[in-house]
Order: sequence, then C-alpha cells, then structure tokens
Amino acid sequence: MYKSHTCGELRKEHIGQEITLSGWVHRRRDHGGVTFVDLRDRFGISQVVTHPDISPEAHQALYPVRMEWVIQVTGIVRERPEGMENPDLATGYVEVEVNDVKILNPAQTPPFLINKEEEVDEQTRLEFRYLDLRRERMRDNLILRHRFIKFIRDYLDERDFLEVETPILFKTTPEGARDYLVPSRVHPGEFYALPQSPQQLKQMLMVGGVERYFQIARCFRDEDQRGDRQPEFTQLDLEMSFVGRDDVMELIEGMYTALVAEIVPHKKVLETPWPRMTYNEAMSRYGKDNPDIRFGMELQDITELVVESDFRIFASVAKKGGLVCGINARGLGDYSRKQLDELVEFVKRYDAKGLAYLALTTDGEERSSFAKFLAEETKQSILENMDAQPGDLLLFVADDEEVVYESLGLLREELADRLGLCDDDVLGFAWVIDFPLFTWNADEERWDPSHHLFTSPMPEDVHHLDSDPGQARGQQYDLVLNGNEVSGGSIRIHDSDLQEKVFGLIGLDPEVARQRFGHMLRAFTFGTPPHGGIASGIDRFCMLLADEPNIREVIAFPKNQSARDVMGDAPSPVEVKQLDELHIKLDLGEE
RNA sequence: GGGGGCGUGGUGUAGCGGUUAACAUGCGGCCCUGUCAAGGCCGAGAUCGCCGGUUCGAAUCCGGUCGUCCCCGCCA
Repeated sequence: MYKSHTCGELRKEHIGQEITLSGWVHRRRDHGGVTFVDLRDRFGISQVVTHPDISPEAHQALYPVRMEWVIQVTGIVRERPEGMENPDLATGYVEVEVNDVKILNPAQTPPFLINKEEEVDEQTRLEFRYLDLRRERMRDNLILRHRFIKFIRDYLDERDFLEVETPILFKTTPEGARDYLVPSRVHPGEFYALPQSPQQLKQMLMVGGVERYFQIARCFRDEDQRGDRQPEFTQLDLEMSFVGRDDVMELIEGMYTALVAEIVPHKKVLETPWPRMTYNEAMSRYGKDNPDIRFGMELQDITELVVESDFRIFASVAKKGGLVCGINARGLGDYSRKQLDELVEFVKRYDAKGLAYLALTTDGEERSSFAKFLAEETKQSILENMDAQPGDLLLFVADDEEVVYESLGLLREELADRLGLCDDDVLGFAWVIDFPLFTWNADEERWDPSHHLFTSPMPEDVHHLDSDPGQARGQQYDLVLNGNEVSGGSIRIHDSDLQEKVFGLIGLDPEVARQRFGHMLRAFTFGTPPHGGIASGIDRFCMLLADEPNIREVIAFPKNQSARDVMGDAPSPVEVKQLDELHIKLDLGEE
C-alpha cells in the first residue's frame, strides 16, 4: 500500500504515530526554511511540513515539488504548535513532520487551478475533465451521485426488488425520440437501436414474473441538447406487478423522502405528504404540468371580467374561446419601461403576441398599457381579483389556452428567479396526476399519446376511447421537483385488445404495430399481471440536489452542446474497412 | 433548422476608435524557519478566435466564418 492513512482522517488521536500518506500537492508554502505542503487525496487535505534541521533530506526532496505532483510522504503526526491550528481543516489540529519523500509522478502545470473554485471555460474543463474531476465541486458531485444511487439500491433491495439488466442493443421504436442506431455486421442492412428507455423490456419482465424490478438504466435519445438533456442519460427504471398508481407513488414518496433526509439533510421538504394535483389544476394554477410550488404568484383567470370590456385585444380573445390570465409580480411595480420590454420579449419567445401590464408604483401611481380602455368597475374587480397592492406589477397574456399557460407559466418562474423567491434548500415535491391520455395532433390529424403508448386509461374513462379519446385520462403520474419533472410513470396496459385499440387510435397501422410491438401483444396473451412503474431522471435529480445549473455537472464525462465528447473527441470518422464490414456506404452530400 | 450571448497572456477579468494592451492568479528566478489564498523583490508570457471590410489609424465599428453556452423547434 502506498498509504497508511488518507489525507482526510488524521486527528489528535494519531499524534506520535508514524504514518504514510500519498496524494497530490494541493498547495505549497515555502518559507525558505520550513516548507509546508497541503497534500490532497479524495478524502481530504493534510498539512505536511519539513524542517531543514530536522530532516534535511526530506526538505531537499520537497524543494522541486510543484502543484499536482503525486508524492508519497512518511513522517510523524505532530500536534500543531499553539495558535497554529487551522479550524477550517478537518485535519487542522495536526500536521505530518516528514522524514521521507518519494516523488511518484511529477505534473505539468495544469491548464486551470485545481485548488481554486473559479469559473473556467467549460470547453477547457471538458477537454481536461480528468483534472476537473479533481476539483472539489466535481468530486462532491460524484460522491453525491454515488450515494444517491447506493441509497436507491439498498432501499429497493430491502423491499424485495430485483435489479435486472436489460439489453443495450435492442429494437428501434420510431414513434418516440430519434434512435441511436447500431449497424449489424452479421445481418447486412439491419440495425439495433440503443434503448430510449427499457420500457418494453421491463414490461416483459413483469410478464416474466419478476414482480418487482428496478435498474439504474442508461438511456439514449438522439435529440438536440439542453442544460438538462444529454444524448445518454441515466434513469432509475422501476416496475411492479399487482399494483395501482397509489402503490407506486407511495413507494417513491417514501424512498425519496428517506433519501433526502440522508443524502441532503440540510434541505427541507416543502410539504409532506407531497401535494397531489391534477393536470388541469397544475395548468390552471401554474401554467405548467411541472410547476415550481415553492412560491405563489399563481395564474388568475380574468377572461370573464374582460369579455365585455372595451379593450379589444382582451375581449376578442375571450369571445373566441381563448383565455386571459394574469400574474401578480409582487414588488415589481416600479419596473422601468425597459424592464417591462424585456418581459414582453420573454413571453414572445413562447408565441405570446404581447404582454399587457398594470403597474401600481410604490407611491400610489398607476401605469398601464390597457387600463384606460377599461371601465373603472372592471379595473377594480381585476385589481381585487389579483389582490393588487401598491408596488405590485400585474402582467397579462390573452391568447389560446396553450400560449397563455406556457408564456405565463414560464414568466412566473422567471420573475420568481429575479425576485429571489426560491430557496434552493427547499424541495417542493408534488405529484401531478390525471393527465389526458392523448393530445390531438392537428398536423398529422391523429391522437398522440401524452405519456407513452403503454399507459393504461383510467378504468372509468375506457369508454371514452370509442367516443371521445380526448376525454380519457391516463393512469399516469409525474413527480415534480422545483419546477422540473424528475420522475414519470404510469399503470400500463396489460391487455392485448386494449393495447391494440390504443395503437389504432394513435394511427399505427395494425400491420406496423405487429411488426414493432407484436412481441408485447403476444406476451400479453400469456397471463400478464396488472403492472405499472416509474422512471426517475437521475442526472436531473442529482443536479437539483447538488444545486447545479445543468446535468453536465453531475456526469463524469458529459457531451457538449453539439453532442460531442471533447476529451475523447467522439464521434469520429472510422476506417473504410470498418464500414465495409458493416455493409455501409457513406453519402455525405455536398454540405 | 432558427434566435441570442460570449471569444483579450495558462486561467479569470479590465480596456470598447489612437494605451508600451491593464489587473489578479498561475509560471520561472532570488530572498525568507510557522504558513495555511503565506509574504517580499525581479522576470517571462497576448500579433485581442479566424477572414475580410470601414478608417489616416481597429482588440474596439461593420460583414462573414469557426468555436462555445443559452433559448425556440425537437425531446412518445
């Protein structure tokens, strides 16, 4: 062994012992005579000291040593002289008086400082990810992620879940996101697909009698990147037989409640038991099906109040069956014209045509883009409706329901951000249930599943499938945390007739359905238990618990915005010979 | 596919029409026996992403391009 102790564990009780440490030179303080080195390993930092008159050889050996060199030192643990303790360091009451130094590996000067938590260009961090991982931020995130997954494994193991691995090479499912395809050498012209999730396979495991399954599953989707989206990501995938949706939700709520208490004890859960709201409630109150419930500023529907008003924009939208909603941005009543324009630009990103405002300044003035068109009485009822006080800023969007909800829902969170209404140490968990099973796709003139193809309708809504599929609710449940969807699941269809009916409703040709999902339809004829499950986005969850702005910070080797691995430089061209073996000819076109 | 932000020594920033391109940190050398972001002195290190244009003069203004990040589309 290269070390008898870690750099994080030395305490007063070790005083007098001869010990050996190995690690990286975190910092070096050379006083000409006495020299200090802060030696770092994954577990902490220990101060190492050499005196020219006590151990001249060790002192000499340490002379050329620089930051990030890997060294091994042997010496005696000493109590630090009085007044020289460092209470900021766990090991700060002792130091190691070194009598032997071995240089295990010198280091070039790193492109950025390991010992300083300053923002470094992300490109550089990713190019030298192995150095970035040495920094406290990434180390802590890796540890948090490990503990997160470890907790889940233990918790589910104790509850009789079986961890089962499912194939990475499986079958394409074009109805979801774009697939990553893998050409088959053995079968010319045929392809595997990397799984977008183990959805079908876990249902097959239920048919297979596993009853309680989970997996820390890598999933792949070939879509464009976002801060919370990577081409490959990790899900806790879970499925149970003989359960209803309450069973799944209770399990998950229990698990994450315990997890939070253990992994991030400094964080508080906003409300227990976690609130449950229907999809419709989430949309009308927050404009989103993944609302941040840590603050109010809820949407207020004033359509009825303005339908007969003289403000034509509001009135005409209201008469055409649209929606007029507002939010009260408390405390922004003194926003300047420029700041208001910014907000207008913000909602335009989501197709809102404008943003009407009514500001009550702190000194009692009223400024508004539209109030002059309103009868005094109408204005008063709006103010009352929205509980407007001096200093408040009322913001309104009038449009189709979809546009109103999206623009105001996101504006609400943007304003909360500006107003600092959200405490990162508060976890606002909520369940959203009773989603519509389908949403109408006007372009393709068919129903799209709002969750996925295998979600079971609510039993009392099954009859809607024949008459009015839009009315049918699915047995779906999403777990929302601080404005992010962190888990989504459903009770599945376990009946092949019902499954075929759903395929038909979403416009899947019966022949095509058989080709793609015949194995499932067949499996369901062999005695399938009622089953359901859930999948949690582990990257996203860890990102939130680590207070990080994007999931790359909780992934050891993430891809960049253009899906490239900048450290290993992937993807990359391949040898012609490799392509030949795969029976592939490239057609790269002109551009 | 579309829109926006950013690109200045290794790193983080300043400079925004004429500067010897500034500061911090890191790096090299010297001094220093109790520091812990050690300190002091000296020094090296940048043709300001790239190409073109405007101008007597461009890091600075304009156009293009590349890279990167964010957003829209996309993500059952």
